Amino acid sequence: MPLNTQITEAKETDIQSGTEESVIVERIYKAVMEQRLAPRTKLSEARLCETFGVGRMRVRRALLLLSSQGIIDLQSNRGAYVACPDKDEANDVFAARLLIEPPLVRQLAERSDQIDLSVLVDHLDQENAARAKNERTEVIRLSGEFHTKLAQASGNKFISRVMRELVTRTSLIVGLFGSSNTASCSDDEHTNILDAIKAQQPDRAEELVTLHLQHIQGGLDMNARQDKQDDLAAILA
Amino acid sequence: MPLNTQITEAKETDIQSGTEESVIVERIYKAVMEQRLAPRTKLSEARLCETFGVGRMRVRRALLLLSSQGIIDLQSNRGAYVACPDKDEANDVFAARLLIEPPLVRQLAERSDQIDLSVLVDHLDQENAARAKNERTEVIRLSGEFHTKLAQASGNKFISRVMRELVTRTSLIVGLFGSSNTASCSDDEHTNILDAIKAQQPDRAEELVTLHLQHIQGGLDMNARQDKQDDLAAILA
DNA sequence: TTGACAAATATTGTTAACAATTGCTCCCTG
DNA sequence: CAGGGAGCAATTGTTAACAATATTTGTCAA
Repeated sequence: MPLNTQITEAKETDIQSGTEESVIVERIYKAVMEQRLAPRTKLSEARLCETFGVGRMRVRRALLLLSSQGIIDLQSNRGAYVACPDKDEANDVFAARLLIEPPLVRQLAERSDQIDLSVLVDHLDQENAARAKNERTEVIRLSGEFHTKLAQASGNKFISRVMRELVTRTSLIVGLFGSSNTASCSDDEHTNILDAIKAQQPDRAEELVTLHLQHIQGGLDMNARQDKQDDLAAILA
Repeated sequence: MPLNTQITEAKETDIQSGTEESVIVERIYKAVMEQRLAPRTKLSEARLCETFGVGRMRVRRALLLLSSQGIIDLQSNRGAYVACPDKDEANDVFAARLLIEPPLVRQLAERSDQIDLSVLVDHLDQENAARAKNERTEVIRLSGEFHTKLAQASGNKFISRVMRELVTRTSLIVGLFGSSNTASCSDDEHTNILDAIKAQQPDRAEELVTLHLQHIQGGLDMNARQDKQDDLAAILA
């Protein structure tokens, strides 16, 4: 179990971070972003308690926060499970991204002279490096975080938060419906988008983002794996 | 204290709703939307416990959820206070709305023949009725909820949630920075927007929404009341 | 009267024990 | 051998007591 491994690592490396429950949230968030925590994975309180070395209260608060962000699913008396978006939710997420990101990137391109894009440049370097070293989980996470940082570049904290949530859910969706190579698409597209922004080409930037998102969505097989319960029910019918 | 009154009513009218802590969240959310809970109002645990007749755990969970939605501010060891957005947050909220709502309404107008708009029609009736009866708090809340229902009409649950949060914060912002009559702007604009959607005029609908939002934002006086602490400090300086 | 300091009070944070629910194992029966 | 239930183990939900931190009140001295 890769997730187990990672979470255990988390415990060992982050002890000094102390008592903030946001540490727990961040760890689980990161594990989901890197697709090491698979949908439907159960997150039991006791397990998380010993993993992070905190009391049950902290864990429960963290779980409540994660559930409010749609990262996990909190079932009454049954526990917490990594969220498993269905077809409809997946469509909602992509529709939302197609609604928000193109205008967002357009804005960035329009006023790219007044914006500090160095974060994005550095990010693409990281992304390339990770790709070169073939670090799969890093590539997956960075590939998603590019979009988060795009939003951060706008300076709008609200948009940043929304994008972060959208990207996280996209990660879950790609993990569920992604067919083989779609997990981490080429970063040429990211590079091109940033170039268009830098060159102050709003139309082109907007277009590229739209295509990029449609590309990701197109690479999914919505009928691939429904959630396992439904599959089972269908098989037995 | 109007808020006290209302919350006490809540206790008496909603007892049967039972143990869900979402009831608490909904009540406080509604009170904020109707501007009966002013920013910086303290929400003490004990008070909420007896108001809603639930244990401390429920209250604390509700407060955590409200804080994750930006409705309240959770200060360590000091308690929960109704959020008090500053100038920057206000600008972020309006920028986000100007980014999201115009394309959203454009989409609605483009495919308004495939969408059930009856909810919006009914809503405008309610809004008019409340206005006619001069029910201030109702008008304020409905005026905001029109935008939430606009998002709901798109059928996208994610967008709906985001819009709901944006509208709530807008309510706080208008309460803080609104100069006199801006609290609830004329619903002619709402009517016109819905008409443009019904008539399948994407350009016009998008334009009207943009103007509507700018109208609201323009009615604010960003230097009006900073939060009281700063004001006090500034006066004495 | 004002300011600082200290005790008292009130409020929030945490822990641990307890209750309730779920899921599982095992045995029994058909 | 399949199906069904009783009991058991494991997990989550709740409560109440306790600890830690803020805030207020009261007192004293300048």
